[in-house]
Amino acid sequence: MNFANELVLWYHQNKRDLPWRHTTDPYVIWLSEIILQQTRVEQGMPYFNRFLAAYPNVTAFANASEDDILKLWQGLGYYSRGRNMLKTAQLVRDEHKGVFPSAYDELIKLKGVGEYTAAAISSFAVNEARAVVDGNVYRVLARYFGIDEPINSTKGKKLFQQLADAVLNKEEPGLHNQAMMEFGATLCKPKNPACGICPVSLGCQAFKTNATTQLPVKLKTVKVKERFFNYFLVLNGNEILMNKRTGNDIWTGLYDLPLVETDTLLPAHEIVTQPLTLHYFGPNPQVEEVFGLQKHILTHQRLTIRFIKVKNQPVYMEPDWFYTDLENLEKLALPKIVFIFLTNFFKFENNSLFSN
DNA sequence: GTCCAGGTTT
DNA sequence: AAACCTGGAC
Repeated sequence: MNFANELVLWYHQNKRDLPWRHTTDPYVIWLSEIILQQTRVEQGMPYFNRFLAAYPNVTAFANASEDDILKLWQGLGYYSRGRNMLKTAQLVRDEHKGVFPSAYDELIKLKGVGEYTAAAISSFAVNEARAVVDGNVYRVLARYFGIDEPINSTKGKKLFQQLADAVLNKEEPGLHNQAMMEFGATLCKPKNPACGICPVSLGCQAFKTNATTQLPVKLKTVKVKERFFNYFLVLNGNEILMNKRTGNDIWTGLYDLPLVETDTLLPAHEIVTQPLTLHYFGPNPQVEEVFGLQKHILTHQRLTIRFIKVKNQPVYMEPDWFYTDLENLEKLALPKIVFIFLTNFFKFENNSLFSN
């Protein structure tokens, strides 16, 4: 019995019962796979259920607005996934008569569907013989075959894809792919792998040479840029001044507050004298309250954020600024940190709209 | 607090 | 090759 078939046997005994494992509908599989990209099952599950309930088929999804999609996506991160899903759903509605593709060569053309996702959907939906290579598969293969080529190098990616193709069970590719990933996710884990109960430990190079903690090898990179965000909280009656984020920056398509960004950490009283602040609020911004500094970490950026409540209304409005009442604010997709701040602020103000 | 995990796009 | 987000482990 080879390595891959052992894992399929293991999978039959040990698989988790997950909702997207009960379907061969490529739309439902696509929904689950995009949500699960870069996301843990426990975090993605409630989003999957909400999306499926709201949009039971791809045409329903395609008929939603970007604001609707991003609002449901709020808190899940990597918001381009949601924006790309809408484009893909619209394309399926308009160019594929609402029939979601299930062939790898069609799937790979869709926005937000890369090699992994195309292989996953095509193998799960119609048993097309395509090997998935996700983070779990990299780890399982690197350990079992004792490969120390970095998994995030161009060479390493090719090597691992070839190896995954070579060990693929072409009779049952869907089952094989599920088994490889489930095994990596629950037994051959990044930390504290359960080698003691592993069905293939005797053939595992990393186990034999005590190298499980060293594999897989990943080139580390990531220089982190520091940014300093000063958000202005401006209320007018029962309305709040918001900004819609556009362009190529973080959180595109989401909503935040009027912003003055600086290159260095400045004390709040100096923010108020920044040229941009004066441009927005006139010569005498009336600061009512300064909220404490908060850190927010993204992949390549470390944000230091403070919120400043001002009494006067702006004398200049950016084109993407608008006032909205609290009822409508609830419908807007906000970055996590802005959502938490506003929720707490209005809860403190005893506004029932934000009291959950 | 710090570190790490996880696919696609440009 | 670099950018994109959040949450869990320690």
